[in-house]
Amino acid sequence: MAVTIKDVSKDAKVSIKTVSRVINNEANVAEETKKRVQLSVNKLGFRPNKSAQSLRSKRSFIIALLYDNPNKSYLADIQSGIFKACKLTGYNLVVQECDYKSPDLNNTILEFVEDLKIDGLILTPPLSDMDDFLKDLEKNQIEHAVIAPSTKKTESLYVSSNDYEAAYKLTSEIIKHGHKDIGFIKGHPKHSASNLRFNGFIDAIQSHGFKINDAWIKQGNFSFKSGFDAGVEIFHSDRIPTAIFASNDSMAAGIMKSAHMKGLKIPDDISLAGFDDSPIADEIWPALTTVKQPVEKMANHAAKILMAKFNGIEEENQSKEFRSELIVRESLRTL
Amino acid sequence: MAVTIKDVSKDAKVSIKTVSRVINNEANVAEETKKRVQLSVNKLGFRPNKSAQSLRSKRSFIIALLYDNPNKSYLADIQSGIFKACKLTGYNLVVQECDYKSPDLNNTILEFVEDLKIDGLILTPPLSDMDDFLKDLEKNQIEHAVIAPSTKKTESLYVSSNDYEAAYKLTSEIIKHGHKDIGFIKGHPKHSASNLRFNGFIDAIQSHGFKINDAWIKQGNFSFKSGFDAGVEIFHSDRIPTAIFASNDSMAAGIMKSAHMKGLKIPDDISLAGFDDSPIADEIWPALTTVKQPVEKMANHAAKILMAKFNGIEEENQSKEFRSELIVRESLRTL
DNA sequence: CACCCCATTGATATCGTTGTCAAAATACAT
DNA sequence: ATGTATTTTGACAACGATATCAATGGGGTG
Repeated sequence: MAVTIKDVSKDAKVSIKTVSRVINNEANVAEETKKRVQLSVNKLGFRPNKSAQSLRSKRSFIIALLYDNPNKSYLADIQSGIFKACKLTGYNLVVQECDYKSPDLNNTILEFVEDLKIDGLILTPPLSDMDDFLKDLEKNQIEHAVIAPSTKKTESLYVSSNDYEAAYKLTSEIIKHGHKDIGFIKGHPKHSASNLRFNGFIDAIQSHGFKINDAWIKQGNFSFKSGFDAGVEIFHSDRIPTAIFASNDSMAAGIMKSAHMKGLKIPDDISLAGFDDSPIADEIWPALTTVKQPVEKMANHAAKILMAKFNGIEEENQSKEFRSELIVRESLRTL
Repeated sequence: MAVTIKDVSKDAKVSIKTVSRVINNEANVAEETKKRVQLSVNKLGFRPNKSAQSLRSKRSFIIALLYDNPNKSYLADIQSGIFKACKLTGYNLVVQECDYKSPDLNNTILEFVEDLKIDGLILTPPLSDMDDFLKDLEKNQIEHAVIAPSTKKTESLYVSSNDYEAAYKLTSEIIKHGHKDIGFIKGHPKHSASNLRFNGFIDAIQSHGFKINDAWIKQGNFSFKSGFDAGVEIFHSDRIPTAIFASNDSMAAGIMKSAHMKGLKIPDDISLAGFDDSPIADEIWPALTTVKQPVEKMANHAAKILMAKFNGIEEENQSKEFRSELIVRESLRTL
């Protein structure tokens, strides 16, 4: 039989309530008593029964990660960042795949949270932007942190990256390499990042006094295939750009394939840039110029501020914008 | 306040124990009583309190996925397969990153399982092959299913794929394309798959009466860089093979890069094959000939048999070997 | 010295289930 | 009709923690 609080209380010659006080770090326990209890705890190897704690106190020391069909390496990075934060605080992590289009998403999640007494949620795009879902969480007082929402909500904790600026900077870098005719492939319309990246691109182009050629702006959805299709279309026209900026690396890889099939060499005939620095960016040849977001760090921070909030450590300005890093690789050449 | 078993018992005019019997599907409840209780359950929207159930019955309806630094897309696939199985049975999934080299891995996990009353574990390589860890699980009667162990253990539930045969087949396919001089890059020594794939290769080569050239066999570790380094070495020698079989796609991509840097064209100058059909296989150019394992299905099955075991549905031969599929793409040419 | 205050401590109720065991109801055999 | 076996049901304890609230004791104040 496992050691219970009762055993500890006997061993330390105090009441079970006092043991409870010590293990929960409550105030008003005499220093000496505390020490005696801790000694017994260690001696007996006592670990509180989580089910009992959860039953009585309605918290579980579990947080949940919600995601909907994300890029696989993105998911792995996010999860790893969160997990590491959990490890430090003794929390556990349960994962939940969602369908953001499902009509009973809200109920499913509310029941899930209630059933498991989940202490808090972490949301990834595109869930980060489902406002009525977020409102439901507020209404039910479910703690949550949001990763990369498109608008910075003051009610929720969030972490974001400077996608707009990064896209602006990357575009400027392309221009610095002598390019004027630049195409752009947009990301999935439901993902917040898509607009930010597009706007960064547009503004950079215009601030340099260049024109946007609509024939070179294509709608994608972050998938390889959508990039490939966009590339086929663009390369089919009589005038083609000298560089293309795709909203993520997979789509850039798609364009690369369509270029190869057209006999266009990269970067000799056309330069290319992606976004995310996903594994493929560096494993493809030529390696992609891209933007690296500190995804794992962002997720780690999200988990940290979420858990800090449970524990009452509520500082100002916990929500934070992380800075992305420009990575120039072979796929971009100087004209 | 939420609805409890007491409310249901009042509404249905039975004792709480009888309600408990109904929701747990126990025998010896009169059909009529059962119906009445179920009606009340639905009417009141009763969902049992999991903490209380867990406290009393020592099960949690939670299973855990253990992994150690896997390939990112592999993790995502595994997780997805398991999650879908959980969804069907109402189980929840918690994830746990491990360090297979850590000396207190065993204790950490045992405590984790005990604390959360985890009902069962699913292990991925390289944890699948840590025999003393598996023995510890047995000893503590912790239910578990193992994904892709190198030897089929009769004590544990497992799912595996036919890596040996698939590697044999892929090698034969390369040979069929007219290749005789074939290099091979081994995978991470701690992963069961590495040996299986290597042996499949060796046996196929020898059964065709060809010789192995040791200079073309390199040790890798499944990383892009290890593939790249191996490629550099191989292409540095005076005689180079006409085809190289890498134990996974990332390493194949690494070789591809080293080939490009040497000015070798793929597949014109050298053919290439990988393994896993990871996203990069189809997104790189030229697309990789590879072997696709039904990873998600395997994980799904592992979760299913694990949960079936809890519920006493213990059939024969639940453990299962899945068949991989050969995918021939552009990177392999006929000599 | 009497009084009050506040820090410390403990006895006991409580959370919402399942487990035990005996009682009640029913079926079956004689 | 009676006794026995079997099914069905319920009263209450138990799981192991936290919450409530009152009791205790030492220190300060007048």
